[in-house]
Amino acid sequence: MVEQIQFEDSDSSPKSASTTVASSVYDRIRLDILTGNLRPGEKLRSEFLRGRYNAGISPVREALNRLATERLVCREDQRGFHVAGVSKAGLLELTNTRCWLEEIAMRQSIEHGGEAWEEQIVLAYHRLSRTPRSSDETTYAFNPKWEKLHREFHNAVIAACGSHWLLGFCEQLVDQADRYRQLAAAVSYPKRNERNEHQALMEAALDRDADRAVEVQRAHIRKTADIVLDAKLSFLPDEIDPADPARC
Amino acid sequence: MVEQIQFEDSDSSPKSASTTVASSVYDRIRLDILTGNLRPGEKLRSEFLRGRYNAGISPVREALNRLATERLVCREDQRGFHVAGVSKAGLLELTNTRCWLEEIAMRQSIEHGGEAWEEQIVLAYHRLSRTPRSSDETTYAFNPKWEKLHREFHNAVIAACGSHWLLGFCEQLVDQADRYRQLAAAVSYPKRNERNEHQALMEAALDRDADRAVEVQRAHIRKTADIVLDAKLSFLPDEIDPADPARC
DNA sequence: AGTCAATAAAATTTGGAAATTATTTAGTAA
DNA sequence: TTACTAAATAATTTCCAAATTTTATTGACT
Repeated sequence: MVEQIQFEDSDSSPKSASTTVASSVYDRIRLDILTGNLRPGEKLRSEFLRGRYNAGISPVREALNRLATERLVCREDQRGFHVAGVSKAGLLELTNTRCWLEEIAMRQSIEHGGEAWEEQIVLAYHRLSRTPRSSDETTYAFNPKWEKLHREFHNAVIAACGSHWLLGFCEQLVDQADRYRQLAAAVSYPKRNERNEHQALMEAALDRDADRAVEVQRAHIRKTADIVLDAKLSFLPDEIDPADPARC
Repeated sequence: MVEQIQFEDSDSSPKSASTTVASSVYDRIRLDILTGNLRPGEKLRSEFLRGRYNAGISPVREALNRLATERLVCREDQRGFHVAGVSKAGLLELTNTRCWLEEIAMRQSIEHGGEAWEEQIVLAYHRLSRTPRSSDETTYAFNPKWEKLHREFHNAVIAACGSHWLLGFCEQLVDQADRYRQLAAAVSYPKRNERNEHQALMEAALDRDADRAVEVQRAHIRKTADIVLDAKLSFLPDEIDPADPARC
């Protein structure tokens, strides 16, 4: 009897497991956009992406279609795809929307969360607090592990809000905000003490003090936006030209 | 000199104009899901869709990928696509989320809307009020014109909220809610007087009475949900099985 | 120079065949 | 019967070349 091994990954990193090429390419383009590796407004030609991610045109296009629906990418029929543009006005609109939605999510979550919810917050905070913000000791370098745990922490806090829709929307907005954050981080490594902010958020949530939690959350979101604006990024326009194909 | 006609549509209806096949298929699948023509939970095989919409596999898959991101369709890697399932629990979650988001949008819109905003509401209401709810006189039949104007009216009211994000989320939720509404309408033609509700909403908005507008809006949304639940649809389960591929 | 039309080049989009994966069916042994 | 394996079938996914469309270039004319 011959044992057949269904799947063997020759790589050490489990980068794509057993999913499709389209999903793998989706993940990688998304990451490249979030880290600023693919810059805002950049044209995304099929051939370029095909080479860069070593895949056929079909999965690349499927990935782009998904990203366009999430507004990380702009699509114009017969004119292809662009990385979504950024602007100061866009950042402010995004920030306001985040404050509105996260406030609802926070209040609902604090109202309905149970013991399991509390424990997940504590756990997520613990993991996050033991992970360095940057991969590098001296200068800033994107740390995927911190990014993942950071998301998981914030998600844990609002997880009990009772709406998959709301959680999905918040996640989509976090994607967008993360992009701005990375653009600024690449220029000026923020010396901000994020751990204290996260601790304050956790404590307010566990105390079931909705007003305080909302206030901490709001300040957290706004500070992120302020850091980006203070970085005075040369490539961040006040607004995006209405005719720009990178405008969604 | 020979004049070349760039594009001539042999049809009388401008169904797809000069956009791509993928976008056309997207529109048509979306409409079929919203009207219940493609039923909740139904498997969406490429070959079936290819024949039904008379297109190649590539554009069909692109359309499905877009719809999956909007959660009108569920995708599972290597296992294809399903029309998203429906349930009573799902409807309640959807309804709550709509109430939360539309409340914010309404308050912001009433606070920031100008004259142009007011005029668009009046115009949209006028158009809507002169259009019949059903294509047919006696029984219910989907009326695309009414549906379009209905959306435009509700959208006009919250259009000045100042956030494209929020408007997009509300639209996505309206898509979902419309689907439930059509499922119920096919069974029991609601005798509801929607025109009065819309008039009350318009007046509250023009009076800049945010609290009243929010209350009218909330009642409008909840009534839609109640009608669906009261229809006692045989195919509407309490919840969707966690293992169901139609669960997103 | 500037505008316009014709042409050439480049890019997007699409259809279908080939490769991969999942599912069903049939067969075998406990 | 039930559990398990293997083969057959069906479906999804992917690659790629052909068709379409957009964009850039060239040249004629005012």
